[in-house]
Amino acid sequence: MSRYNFRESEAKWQRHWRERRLFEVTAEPGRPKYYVLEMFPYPSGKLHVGHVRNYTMGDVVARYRRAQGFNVLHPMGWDAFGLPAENAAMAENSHPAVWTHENIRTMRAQLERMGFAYDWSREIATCHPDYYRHEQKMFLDFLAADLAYRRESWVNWDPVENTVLANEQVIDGRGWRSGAIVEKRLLSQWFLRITAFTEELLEAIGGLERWPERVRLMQENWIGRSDGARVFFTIAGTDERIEVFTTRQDTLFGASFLALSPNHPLALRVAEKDAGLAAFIAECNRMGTSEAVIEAAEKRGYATGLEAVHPFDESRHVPIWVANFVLMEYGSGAIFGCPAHDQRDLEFARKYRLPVIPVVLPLGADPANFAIGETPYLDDGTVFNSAFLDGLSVADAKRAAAERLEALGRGERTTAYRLRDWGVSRQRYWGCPIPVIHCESCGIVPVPEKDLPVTLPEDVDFAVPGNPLDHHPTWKHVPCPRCGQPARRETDTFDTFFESSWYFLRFCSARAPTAFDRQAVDYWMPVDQYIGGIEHAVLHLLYSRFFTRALKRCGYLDLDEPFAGLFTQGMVCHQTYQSETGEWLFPEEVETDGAGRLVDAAGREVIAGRHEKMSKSKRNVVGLDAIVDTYGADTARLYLLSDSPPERDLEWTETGIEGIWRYVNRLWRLVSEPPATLPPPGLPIPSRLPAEVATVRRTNHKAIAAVTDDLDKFRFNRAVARIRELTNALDELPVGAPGAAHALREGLETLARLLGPMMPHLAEEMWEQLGHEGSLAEEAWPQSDPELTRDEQVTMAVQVNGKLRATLDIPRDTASAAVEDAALALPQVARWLEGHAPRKVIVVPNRIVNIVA
RNA sequence: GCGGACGUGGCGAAAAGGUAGACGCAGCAGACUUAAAAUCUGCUCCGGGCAACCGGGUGCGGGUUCGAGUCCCGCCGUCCGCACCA
Repeated sequence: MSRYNFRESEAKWQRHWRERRLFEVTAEPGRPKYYVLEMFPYPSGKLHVGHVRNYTMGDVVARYRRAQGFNVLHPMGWDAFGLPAENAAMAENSHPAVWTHENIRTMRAQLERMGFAYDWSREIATCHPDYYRHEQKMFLDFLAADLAYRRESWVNWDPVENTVLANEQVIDGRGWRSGAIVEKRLLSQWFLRITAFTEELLEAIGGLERWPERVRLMQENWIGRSDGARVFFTIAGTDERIEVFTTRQDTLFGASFLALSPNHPLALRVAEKDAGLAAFIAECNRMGTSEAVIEAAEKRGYATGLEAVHPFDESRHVPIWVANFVLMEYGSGAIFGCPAHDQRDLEFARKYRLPVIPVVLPLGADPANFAIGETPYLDDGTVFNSAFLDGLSVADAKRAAAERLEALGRGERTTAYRLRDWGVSRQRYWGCPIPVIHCESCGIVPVPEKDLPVTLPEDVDFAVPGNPLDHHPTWKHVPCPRCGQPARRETDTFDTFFESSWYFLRFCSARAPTAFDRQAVDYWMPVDQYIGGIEHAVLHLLYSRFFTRALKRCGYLDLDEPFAGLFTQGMVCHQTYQSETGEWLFPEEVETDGAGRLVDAAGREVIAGRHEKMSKSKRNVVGLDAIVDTYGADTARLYLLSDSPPERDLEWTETGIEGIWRYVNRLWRLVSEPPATLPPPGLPIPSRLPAEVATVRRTNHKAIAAVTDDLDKFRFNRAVARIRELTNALDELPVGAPGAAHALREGLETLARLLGPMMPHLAEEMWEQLGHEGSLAEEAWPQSDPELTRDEQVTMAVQVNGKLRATLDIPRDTASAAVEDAALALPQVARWLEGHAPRKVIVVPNRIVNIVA
């Protein structure tokens, strides 16, 4: 009994594809294209099976579309800038570039072993000046188009690392690496004006039909549109106005205070003369931004002593407070408080004994007895206690109040968004230098295009905390391009999301001297199928959508949406194991002893934990190399496709992969030692076949139709099940029957073709065994013959009162009346009718008969 | 708090409103073998029955329908995203 020699076969076919450059493509205007892209990896060290699941799905799509005749672009590259390289450099006393390139080498070799159909001639690494020089140019164009700007902004500052931290890097108020308490600091930073496209980005989500609903919702929430009004309150005794944003202008008569953010300009001004307020503001700024801190934080405020004049009633004054729960970044940094109809305002009012004035009456409630207790009233009702708004519904009152504000010049309707401009400055070395120069006399001067790229210096020292570019002895000192006086370079680098916001464009013409060749982009873009993790649902995908629009505005291309189709795949999980002392164990360190208990190598008991996403820290990872060494790439690929729907998490199990390995060998035996002598390829199949053989042919053609449909809809697990059904059917073929050998050949060829995108090496090997010349990768996708998928005989379910009582084998498309007669004639049916005539009979052709007694 | 997704055998799962559990994993029994591995065959939702068969069954409670895992209403649970967002 022979075993499939995947080692030999996989190397052989990989060589075959490489030598013939089968997957290198060029734009062919007029020929239908298909651009398949998997989110490119950060070269962190080694590929894990989670990566491979992602790339396998992409490879199935790429090979399938190719077989369908599309000109398929399927590239791969490296998102190569980022903090881990710097951390590794510090830890290993190496250089980020060295570490990164080593990882790329390792990971590329791993990808090659998997047999993915990439056009390697388009490989890119974003840390290469040939890549990042183009984004420096883009930045200068954005600057000229007012899509990039510099401003002071509050940032999370790690005082030990001497750098800005992203919100995600602040854990419980501390730096994720240093553990130092994070401070808020006002820092001058570069921003990209994503808010110039807010409404466009929001509106266009509706057109992203081939995106998961979930991702579209997440982006909508992230942009966070809310319609309301800005309202101007005058500070009593002055002409000065305070602007407030609200969505509830209908409740203005319920206002009992104004609250300013601690960083509101007015608050800061008052604090100059009010030491108590200054101390309060300082305390607010020290407070962490983490979820836990906010959850536990009490509403706290400080009365400024100032009062504001009510816009609808000048005789009414409300106190102005500074409150810790008002965000400077949202709306105008100031709110009016209506405790009766807002949870936070109510908490605040109760604490500081401010009035609670209900102005919306629930339907049917008695205005004389209605009072607010523990909870505010948030639903619709009738407005009261509100002068000209009395009697209106909430919606009508919103409109009426807004109109009155506009007429009085004390406010106007407006829309606020949660989305903020994208801060791109990082005080880091291993990133793309921001191409500007700071000059004492000329201010900010863009680096002239002829001086691009601004490259990173190689001789850097990571021993000193902070930004190595900043403390490099010479790098930042340059003459001002405008006046020639000594000036200094910007030492911040771009956020690494900058690189991933346009790499899909670079792939269209990866060696172009410009960022990309316009004709190549016009041909290949948009990406037809993008595949990646849900963790990028917002940031990367939103930034890329923005970038595409910004580049369009700067004349680079004519495209709004970069990704026509998006698929977010689930994670790969594995059971976790812990020793009795709580240390995490690798799966290969765990064995089963004679009594069936889990033990480690030394026989100590092991505790099996939850099934979780594979992570290095919990050691529940399986090494890709070990899997491929033991079972081969095809087995790993099929397992990743077969066990769970692709959008759901996949549980990696040893027994699961072994099951696939058994199947691989079964396929191999079926072609290398077929149960009947196969006729040579290309012979027509006899048209008259015994029923058992005809059935197998039907299964064959049904499998083609079903697998085609499943691949179109990303249902890989079902496609695998259909292919296995066909395999089972071929095993049951009566080999001695007339035409059986022909049907067997047809079935085996179908298996090879359908498996081609999933297990390309084995499929090629099968194809060759079946006597074909050349590569299966160049064969067309099989067509199912509709005539051959139709059953002649159907089994119909027969129900009495909705319960299954019998089945009926009957020729397909038998007339309903005849079906009814046949069903009523069944003894099982007669028994349940007990001699009564049926009241009603429903016949669904070829499916079911339901007899209502 | 707001928004969303999902609840089906021992496990991963499948079912255009039409025979629930395809396909696989694990398990049990058997064949081959001196033996094991590999391979092959059969069984495997629950309860009752020697059996044909009968009853029950898709988180819980209702509803629509000839017919509901699927549609509608109300609960319960799990997971995810956002969150002092005014």
